[in-house]
Amino acid sequence: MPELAEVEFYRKQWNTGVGERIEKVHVHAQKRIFRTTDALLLADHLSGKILRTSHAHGKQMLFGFSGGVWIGLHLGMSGKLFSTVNNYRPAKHDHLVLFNRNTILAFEDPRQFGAVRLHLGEKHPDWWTSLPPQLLDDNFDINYVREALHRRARSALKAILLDQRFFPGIGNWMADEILWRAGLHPSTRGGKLTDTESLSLYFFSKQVSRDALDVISTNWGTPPLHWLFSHRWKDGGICPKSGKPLVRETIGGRTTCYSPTVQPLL
DNA sequence: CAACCTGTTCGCCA
DNA sequence: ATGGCGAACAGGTT
Repeated sequence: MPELAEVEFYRKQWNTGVGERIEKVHVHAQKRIFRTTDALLLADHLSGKILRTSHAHGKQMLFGFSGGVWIGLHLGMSGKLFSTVNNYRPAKHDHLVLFNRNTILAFEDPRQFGAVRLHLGEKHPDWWTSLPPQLLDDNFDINYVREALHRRARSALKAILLDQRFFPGIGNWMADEILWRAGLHPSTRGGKLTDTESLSLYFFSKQVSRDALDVISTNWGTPPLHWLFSHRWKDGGICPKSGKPLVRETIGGRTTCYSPTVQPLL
């Protein structure tokens, strides 16, 4: 599930553990989320540490612990973070569970496309500090979007929006929502956009990010019916703008939903 | 049973 | 050399 706002929602689920000492660590060391990390080493470093900080950046998360221990998490396709009572018995897909005095913090991920990494040091890891600007940063401006469109001039807009090097946090549903609001066909090549259309892509990228965070990141509310989101997975879904049927096809390697009359191909 | 999935990376090919 | 595309990853859901 997780895109920008869902990642932020899950990040907060571990807030109950801030300031708490980790008394025990449970890992499924052989699982794929540990493919780039030694799970037992990670568990060893986390034991006895105190969770201090957490951040989300696009789909990436970073948790900072006492003693210069950092954990990077990516939720992949099916990852979730949650917190519950301390006598919880870890389930089949709870691959990383931190036990505090009264609560536990868990990372569950059935499909294991997510990832965990360990960093030791006083500063944030390099991979974190070198991430591209967040969509709601001032640095993510119209010139930045124009540059992205220029660099991927021959790619479909859908593929460009999904490129985490340029649009960190955008996933499948947000990309479709942005293009629909901007009135741009997902197959349009990046290099074809006029200045006005580039501005529209920029504007709605920020707007959809804000809207998604407003609705999802705190209480995981239901998105309103006037968003494409509410119609895009239903067979026979109707476009809330045109009243005509939505279309689904594979664009940029992903199932894409759009409204042909609202989003003409350039 | 088969198809599909809110993500990323790899190898192949142009 | 770059860049796009399909496959692969692994399990759940429809």
